[in-house]
Amino acid sequence: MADAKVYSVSQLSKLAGVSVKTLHYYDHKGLLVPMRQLDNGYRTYSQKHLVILQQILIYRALDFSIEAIKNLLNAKSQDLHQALLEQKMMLVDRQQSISSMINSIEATMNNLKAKKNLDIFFQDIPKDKVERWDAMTRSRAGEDKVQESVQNFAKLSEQETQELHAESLEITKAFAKTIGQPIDSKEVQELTDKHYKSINHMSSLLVEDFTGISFDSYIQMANSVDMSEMKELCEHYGEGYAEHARAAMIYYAERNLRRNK
Amino acid sequence: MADAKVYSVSQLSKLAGVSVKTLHYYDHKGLLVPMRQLDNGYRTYSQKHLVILQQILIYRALDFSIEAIKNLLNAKSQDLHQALLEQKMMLVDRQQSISSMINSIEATMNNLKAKKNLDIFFQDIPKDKVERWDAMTRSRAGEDKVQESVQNFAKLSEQETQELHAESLEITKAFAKTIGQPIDSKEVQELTDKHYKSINHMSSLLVEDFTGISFDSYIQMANSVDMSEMKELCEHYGEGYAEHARAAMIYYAERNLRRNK
DNA sequence: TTCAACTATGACCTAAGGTGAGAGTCAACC
DNA sequence: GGTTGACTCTCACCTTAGGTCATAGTTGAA
Repeated sequence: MADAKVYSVSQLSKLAGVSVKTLHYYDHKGLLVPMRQLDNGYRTYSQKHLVILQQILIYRALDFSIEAIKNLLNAKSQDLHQALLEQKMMLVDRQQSISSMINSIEATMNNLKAKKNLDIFFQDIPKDKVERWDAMTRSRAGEDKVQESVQNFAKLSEQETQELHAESLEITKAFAKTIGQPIDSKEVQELTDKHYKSINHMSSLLVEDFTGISFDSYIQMANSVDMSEMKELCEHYGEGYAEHARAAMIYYAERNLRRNK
Repeated sequence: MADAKVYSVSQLSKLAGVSVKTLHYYDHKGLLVPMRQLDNGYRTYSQKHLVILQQILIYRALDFSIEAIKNLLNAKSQDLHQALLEQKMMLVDRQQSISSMINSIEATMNNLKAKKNLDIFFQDIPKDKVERWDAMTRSRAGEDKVQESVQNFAKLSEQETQELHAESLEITKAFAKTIGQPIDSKEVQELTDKHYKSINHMSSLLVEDFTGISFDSYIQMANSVDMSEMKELCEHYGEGYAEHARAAMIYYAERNLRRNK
């Protein structure tokens, strides 16, 4: 009888690696009720209590609730099996919902990066003009289409974006200076060629399996430049920019089409 | 000015799909504070509130705390990026811990099944004897080894286990009846042969890449039968069973060894 | 006027303990 | 015997993100 080891709260807490308060709580909840043999009201735990506590901690680590653990400790193997199965299913559900949260976060971060890169592109154009153009594009092309092409900009690093923007700005500014010159002049056509190659370069970075912009597409693009809010955007670099650019681009594309025939 | 739409609590709650109490709570917490323009003290929400609320709900779905959301709503894109990154890392951690919980549950269920099958095997032997033998084996072979071979029994279905047990019990009982007979008698050797084939069959189900029990191993097995608690287990089927079995098994194995030479 | 529907606040509840207060207990040391 | 430090007890309040209930005031319609 002398070998019946008993533990005090703090002894058991150290042994099992839980706080004293946790033991109080388990007592309170009827999960692990100690003896109270001493007349000072102190809790005393036996070796058996230790074993049960360890079992409790295993279930706790498996994310069972206190109430569930209480049932599990008295459960038959069949109920136990069922409970484990249910808990596993719950955990699998949670895993899936966490997975989709992670996906959402990644999408959000992607979006954030894309928008940052777009800001770099439009940094030198007044915000109100950009906003008008943005709203127009969204309503004309549809949210989904816009969303999709915005996402493409997430593929670029900040450095790449800066470089692309610098390249494009350089061409645009040089082109603005040629407003008034004949569109078939050597300088204008050389700049148009630069522009064509530049947007090809950019598209190759943005679009997967990019195969090149056809001259027909380039003509379409040229025509769209003259559209209301788009025009306003272009005119920021000089009055008459939109028309000048449109004409130069079409001349460039048609000449190349003839040449290739 | 007349087009400035406002919503009451319940209108907003229906629009956004949250409870009125949630809106009260967000007000209380300073997350979404409505206007109180009417002198009846009623909350009124504007269109802007609706937009913010939707943003809040997105963050809530991503498992951000209220306090974190409050910061996010005022955050710059850099902070936002950082917060999203941290949240993602937290979720990845959680995912991992849930994964390991699921693994633990599967291991526990496996263990449960193994023990159930073992119970079927030992069902006709008094529990105290089984427990003594079990304790002995654990201390002699080590917990890990025992655990490993216990796990093997999880591979069996209940039906298979029943069948294997029936087969083994039949042989054992028949063999018990031959106690006293000479070990080189035809009946004893035929039963021994059955036993040899039976444990080969069983092992093939339990052990991966099983290649058969050698006659040398069979002799080792025979000798181990005479060990204290193991002996007690065997003697349950009849006095002198252990020695009789051991002699018969060794005779069987040695004769086969000679024959194969 | 009366009724239903809507709104407000406040108090208490959840799970699994954490934290602190105030008081009693124990063993050792002086 | 007194003191000190280490333990122990219970009680009450705190945490998250709201839910539930009670009580009371307000509004619009019949």
